[in-house]
Formats: sequence, structure tokens, C-alpha cells
Amino acid sequence: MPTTSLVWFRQDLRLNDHPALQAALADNQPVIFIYIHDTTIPTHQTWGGASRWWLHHSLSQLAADIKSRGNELLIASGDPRDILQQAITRYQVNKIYWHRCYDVHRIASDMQLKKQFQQSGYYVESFNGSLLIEPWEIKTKSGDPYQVFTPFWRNALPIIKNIKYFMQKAPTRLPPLPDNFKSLLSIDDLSFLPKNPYWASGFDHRWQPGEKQAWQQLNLFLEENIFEYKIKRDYPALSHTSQLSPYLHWGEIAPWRVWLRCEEVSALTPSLSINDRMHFQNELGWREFSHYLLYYHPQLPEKNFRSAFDSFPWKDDAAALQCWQEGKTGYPLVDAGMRQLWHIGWMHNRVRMVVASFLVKHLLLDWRLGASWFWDTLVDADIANNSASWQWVAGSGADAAPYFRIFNPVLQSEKFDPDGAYIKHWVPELACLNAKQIHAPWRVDNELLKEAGVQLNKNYPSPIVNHETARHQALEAYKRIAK
DNA sequence: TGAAATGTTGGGGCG
DNA sequence: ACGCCCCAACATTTC
Repeated sequence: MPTTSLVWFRQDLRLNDHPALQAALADNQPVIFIYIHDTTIPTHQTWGGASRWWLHHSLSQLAADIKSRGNELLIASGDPRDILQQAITRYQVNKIYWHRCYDVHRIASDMQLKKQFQQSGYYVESFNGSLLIEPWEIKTKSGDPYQVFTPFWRNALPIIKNIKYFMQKAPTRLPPLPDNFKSLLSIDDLSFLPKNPYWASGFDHRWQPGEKQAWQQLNLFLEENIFEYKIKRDYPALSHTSQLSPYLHWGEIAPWRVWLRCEEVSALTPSLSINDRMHFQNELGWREFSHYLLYYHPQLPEKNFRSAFDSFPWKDDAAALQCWQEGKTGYPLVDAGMRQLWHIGWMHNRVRMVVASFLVKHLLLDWRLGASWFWDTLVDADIANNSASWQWVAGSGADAAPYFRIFNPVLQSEKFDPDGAYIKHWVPELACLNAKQIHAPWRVDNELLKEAGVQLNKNYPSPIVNHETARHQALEAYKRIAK
């Protein structure tokens, strides 16, 4: 019986720029492609509802792409140790390939797997499939990990520019399956799509997961939307963000492909300012930094990075949390953001900062409550980005926003949604208010409110907290942990 | 990847 | 013409 190579897909659901896949092809023998729904992942890290929706479609795309090239994607569910061992035995696998992950659970289980398989005489190799720079590739002069974004990124940039990244287009044909191949589960068997109720129709209209769409989105961004990125990315009613986050999260496109295409396009496009390009590249930098932090601080998803925050007087207010989750805080920009999230599994970055700041600083609710809501509702929910960003907003993180930096939800709204287009789209009950009124309906005269069909506390809430008092409370709370 | 509070400046109204 | 006040407009400091 001939030997077989195995490629274990995880957050690398693509065929282009795929080091593990290319390594298996180089073996010139049958190949098994497998995706395992890992049931050993800790609860707080198992995929949320929105992620599952995305994963279902992404796997379907990948399976179709593999099938059209003459092979199949094997789907399984369980403990990867068992599943992989079964596949190894059944198909005479002698070589195993995967891409690395950077969370503590998978680092530990990957190491164990590698050791176990190597001791049994198999060839095992893991690759970088999802970062521009892996965490151990960059340290400060004293040998410690960076704690602050700016020096991290300043020093990462020259390294990144020198790396020869793995660029290899998807093969047109894949090697054959072993003769005794038998699929275990179908993607449907994983039950990743919601039912009773089916809440994802907004997702269906908004997103097309998969590698092909990832490349299309990249092209659209680099050809049109990156212009004036520095300014326009902050306006949630516009489409001047890359919107690549879910594709990057699931590895439907390699970050270095995004990076290098961006460099290429900017070299060919004099009208694209260095400033706009750099601001976009910085965002990729934050993604790198989050993974870097997670690697060196495995407890980032659960524990305050700065332990002074362990004694922070968070409130216990389930009702307020629910208002926030449902987009019923009475602050139109906050509510628009939360409803956008609920409907399409994604929120504009500027608004993410505003709603997160609101939860933590106006409502004084623990950032972990916000992180877990985002984890469940975002199609780009990523353990590194989500944890690092929430800690950044809360002020408990590395290189965090200072605690006293409190967004005024009305000013942010006036600044970044000046004509109220974003609010009108997601909070239609306010659609008849004009551009002056819409940011703070409670300040509008009763007569005018009535004309616009807005009845406070009937069809739209009045603010659940007063901005000024909430702000002072937050500053008080901060003082308590500062000493 | 703030916003509020406080300080400074300078033009204009006015006695 | 002058001093005084008011208050934008902008700058700086503080949270």
C-alpha cells in the first residue's frame, strides 16, 4: 500500500500561498486534506455563532475548490489527536503538515502532537500560514518582547521588507486520493448554520466567504477604496476600510499577499499617497501586534494585562448589558453600531471603538463581557485581535488607551457620521431626523420629534446613562485603581 | 485611534 | 483716544 501525505487545514482555508499544501505536493504521493472541528478547544474559545456561519461557507468553498481539482476535503469532528491518528492508520500517512496557531491551547496541543507523531516515525512539519512576522522573530535589544506598538512596528518593518514570502498560486490539479478514501462527515453534519430561528439572512446578503471573494475584496480595496484611507476610513457610512478582516482571520488570503499586493499597487499608482498606504499597513501591524501579545501573554483573553485592573470596580448590571447588546442605549451611533453587528456580523472599526468605550467607560461593565459578545457575533472574531483590542479600549492592556480617554458618543457621531447616513441605515426609527438632530434626539424639541415620528421611550429609548455623569463616574473609578 | 477644563490672545463694542 | 469688558478662537493642560 502506498504512503500518503496529510494536510491539516485550520485557519488557512485557501489553496494559494499555502506552504503546507505545497510541501505535501512536493512529496509526489496521494494527499489527504482534512478539516477537524476541534472539540477540545476551551469553551471561551469555541467558535461563536457568527464565526460558525462564516466557517460553514468557507469550508464549502474550499471543499468545492479541492473537488474541482480532483481531490476531496475530509471533514471530521472530535479530538484532533484521535482523528489524525485514525487517518494516519487508515491511509498509511507518513507525512503531516499544518500551519501554526498562536493561542496557548493550540500551541500546547500542537507540540504534543508533533512529539507524538515524530516518536512514531512520521515526518511532521508546521509552517507560518497567517502572520507577516512570527512572535519569536522580533524582540527588543534587551531580549524581552515588545510591550508598545510603535517600537514593535518600527522594528518589524525592515524585517518584513526583507522576508521572502511564500508566494505560490493554487495548483490546477491536486494529487489523487488514496484508494480506500472514505469521507466521514459532510459540512452540513457540523450544523454550523443557525436554525430556529435562522438569523443569518443579513449575513447572506452582505458576505461571500471564500478565497475567491477574498481576492476580489483585496482588489476592490486597492483599486478604489484605499484612496484617502487615512481620512475616510473613519466614516462608517463610507466603504473606505479594507473589510478583509474575516478573510484574514480564516486564512482565505495570506497577509503577506495583502501586504505585497499593496506595495505593488502603490508602486504603480503615484496618486496613492504614502500616508494612506502606511495607515493601512499600520492596521495590518496591529493585527501582527495582537498575535505577538497573545503569544507572549497567553492569558490575554481572560486576564487584565495590567494587574492593577484586577481591582477595578466593574458594575454588575445585566439590564444595561442587554441594552448595549440590543442597540438600545439611546445613543444613536452606539445603537447603530450594535445593530450593524447583529445584522451582518461585522462593525465598522471607528464604531467598534465607540461602542467598546461606551460599554467599559459609560456603563462600567467588564471588558470581558464586551469581548465575549463580540466573540459570538463577529464573523471576524479572532482570539488575538479581540482580546488585545478590548484590553486596549479598557485601558488594561499593553500600550493601551489611557483610561481618561473617554469617547463622547455624540461628538463622535457628529464628527464621523455628519449627515447621519450610517445611523439612518441601522436605526431607521430615527431616519426622519435631520443631520443636526439625529446625534442626540433627546435634545430635540418635542414638536420637532413628533414631526419626525420619534417618541422617546416608546419607539426609541432616551439615553440609559447621562454622558457627563457617566464620564465623572468613570474617572472616579479610575482614580480608585490608580492609587 | 479624545474631550473637557483652563489659559491666552486679540478684535470690537462701549462708556 | 483710552481702558474695560466680552467672548470667540485658538492653545495648553488636565482628566
